[in-house]
Amino acid sequence: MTQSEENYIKGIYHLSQGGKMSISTNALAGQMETKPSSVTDMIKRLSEKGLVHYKKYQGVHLTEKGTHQALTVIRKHRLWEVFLVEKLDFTWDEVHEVAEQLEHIESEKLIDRLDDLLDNPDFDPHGDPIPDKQGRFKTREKKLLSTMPVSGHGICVGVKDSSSSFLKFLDKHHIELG
Amino acid sequence: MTQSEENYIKGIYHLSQGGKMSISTNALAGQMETKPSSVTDMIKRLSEKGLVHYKKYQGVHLTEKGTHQALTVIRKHRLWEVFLVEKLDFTWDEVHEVAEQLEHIESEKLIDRLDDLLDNPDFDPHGDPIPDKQGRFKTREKKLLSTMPVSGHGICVGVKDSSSSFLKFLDKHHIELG
DNA sequence: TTCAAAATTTAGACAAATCTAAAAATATGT
DNA sequence: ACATATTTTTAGATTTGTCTAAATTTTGAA
Repeated sequence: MTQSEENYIKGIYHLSQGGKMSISTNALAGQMETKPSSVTDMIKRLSEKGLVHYKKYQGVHLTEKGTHQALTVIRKHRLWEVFLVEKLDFTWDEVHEVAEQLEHIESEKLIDRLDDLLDNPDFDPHGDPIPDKQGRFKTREKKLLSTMPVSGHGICVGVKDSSSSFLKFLDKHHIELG
Repeated sequence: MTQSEENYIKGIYHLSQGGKMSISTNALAGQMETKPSSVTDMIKRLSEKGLVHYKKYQGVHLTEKGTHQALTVIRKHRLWEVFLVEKLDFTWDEVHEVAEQLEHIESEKLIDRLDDLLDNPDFDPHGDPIPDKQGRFKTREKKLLSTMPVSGHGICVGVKDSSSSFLKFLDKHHIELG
């Protein structure tokens, strides 16, 4: 898989998390910050490689193989994020961009060893679950802060928006994981 | 710089270490494991970017800017090699391939922090010097083992051939750095 | 010194990933 | 139901990096 293909697979996976069966060309173009025509081209390539199911005008969804690939890339991305925060003292708003690059490094041994070095973490610095080698990951009961009752109690376990600006906003108000 | 451009710059730098002023198209094609015509194309691009001096049929050599870029990539490559050996328990014959990928990650902060994490090493797992941020590096007096007198004394400080097969051969005969 | 061999460059083609503009298919509102 | 708006696809172009084959330049040997 090329880096671009990996990025598309990941994009489709993320859009599918909303429970969507089929992802539209336009939605994917939005996610990938590219043009719908480019998406159509790429989808055809992915379809030929058996990573997605695609019928013209009907949208796209990942095959089992594609889902597995997506989870592998996400595993790598999130492990690198943990590494950057735990070992190199990056802050949680700095890690995404670098992890976007590191996630494409090809070496199973590298990732397995990194996983061990970090003591096999279950969640990344934004509270998102890290899939294991088989693609399994822990889920947690989560409620949006906006749906919590006034004077209610809870523990911050993740952020929905992991943009640098929002994370800095949280820092300013001393909100952090845990 | 693209990854391919970085690889060419690095290739030119390595060939220049033999004391060569001007690197021939064929020599570079050999180093890069590509065709001379591809080299000519790439050299033109690098020349337009001010990374190399080039006159048709006259060979190529790095500009000051090009040399600096080469040293940056080499610094990254060798720091990652140290990381792989020291933190992830890779053996010295396993690191090259992965470091070839990691050297292209773009993040100055990442490299500086990695340098600190590794206690600012001066040499990589093959005994090659690691340039600092300014491109400076330590040199050491070295003699080829083949030029040493029988019963002479010395300390192994590096290998000339860092192919996996040769490094494994050294392991078998219990020859290692230091 | 001359001419063939070797090295280098050019020309033209291709694949990946993208774009714009135009065409085709689908969806929607009254 | 049907005309229009939206979505999606196609066609053709561009960039990067590569290739083969042909042309050109340099080198070196008789």
